[in-house]
Amino acid sequence: MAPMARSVGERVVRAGAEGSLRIGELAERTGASPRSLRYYEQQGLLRADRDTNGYRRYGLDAPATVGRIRELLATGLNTDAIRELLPCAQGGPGLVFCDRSCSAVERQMAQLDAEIAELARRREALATYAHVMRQRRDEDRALAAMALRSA
Amino acid sequence: MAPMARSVGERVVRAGAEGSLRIGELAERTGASPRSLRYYEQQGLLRADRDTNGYRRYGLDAPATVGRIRELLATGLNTDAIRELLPCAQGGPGLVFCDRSCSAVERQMAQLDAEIAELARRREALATYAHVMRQRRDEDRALAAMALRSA
DNA sequence: TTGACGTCTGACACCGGTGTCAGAGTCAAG
DNA sequence: CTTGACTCTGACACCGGTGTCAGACGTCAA
Repeated sequence: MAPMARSVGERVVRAGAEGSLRIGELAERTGASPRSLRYYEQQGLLRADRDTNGYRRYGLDAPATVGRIRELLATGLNTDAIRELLPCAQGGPGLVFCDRSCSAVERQMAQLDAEIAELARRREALATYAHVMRQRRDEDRALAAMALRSA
Repeated sequence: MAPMARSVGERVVRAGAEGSLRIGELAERTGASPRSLRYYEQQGLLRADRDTNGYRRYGLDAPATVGRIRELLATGLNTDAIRELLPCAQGGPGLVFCDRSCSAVERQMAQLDAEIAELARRREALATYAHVMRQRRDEDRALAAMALRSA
């Protein structure tokens, strides 16, 4: 096997430890692919201990954490933002973190508002185009009908 | 110079022909970079003849065409969609094209509506998170204040 | 022992318009 | 002839979560 990178703070546990999950089991419970779980770990969103054989070993709280990660991803937050606010969303280490997390969420909401406004602007611009083009189409239809009648 | 790919239907004109533009001039007039103009051509949105030396030579209608391309890009349409509806937007070859173009624009508007709805959904999901997290933050603040008073 | 399956790491692809670079050709001005 | 400004083509990078593959190792049952 290729040498395995080790993260700071992870523990190496007995293989087959009770009350813990391997990556396939966690994937099955959460609906996330193993690929995604490894990615979340790489991004610092999800902690995993290691078996003596190098396999990832997840605690029983992992499914809930993965659920939160995926909820937040589904809101359009990227992994940087999620890393910032996950400690508070988990019931984290108190005031400072929650303060920063609230700010992060509010920034993201403001950005979503801006994106919605931008899409609305695009929609209106497109509606103007549609109007012109429908007119042209209908003129062409009228011309075709006239040509048909005179023939 | 590297060998130059030739598109179908382009003409090779005298270098320095009057009433035409080289890529730098067109870029300056339209605000598009030369890189973008070459890309539009590659995507089949913009026609360019060639000088005997291989330089692109644009007709005097090119600035208007580039303007339309950039307007449509700014609405979020991709080059595939623009290729489909540009003939009609230019005052093109009649009924069939305009019919297809109208359909393309309406599809894009429907897709924009769907995207707006999706962003709104994300915003609401995020607002729920924000509510929970603000509560947690305020609880922490209250706890901190109590601890301060009792100390 | 062998085969099937799970897991490991690392790497590439995707989307799509644009920036940027490399290496080379063109051409007018000095 | 030299210099500098343009132009040519082709290629890589960007973003960011996910799919997928390759090559190797672990584990367990037949």
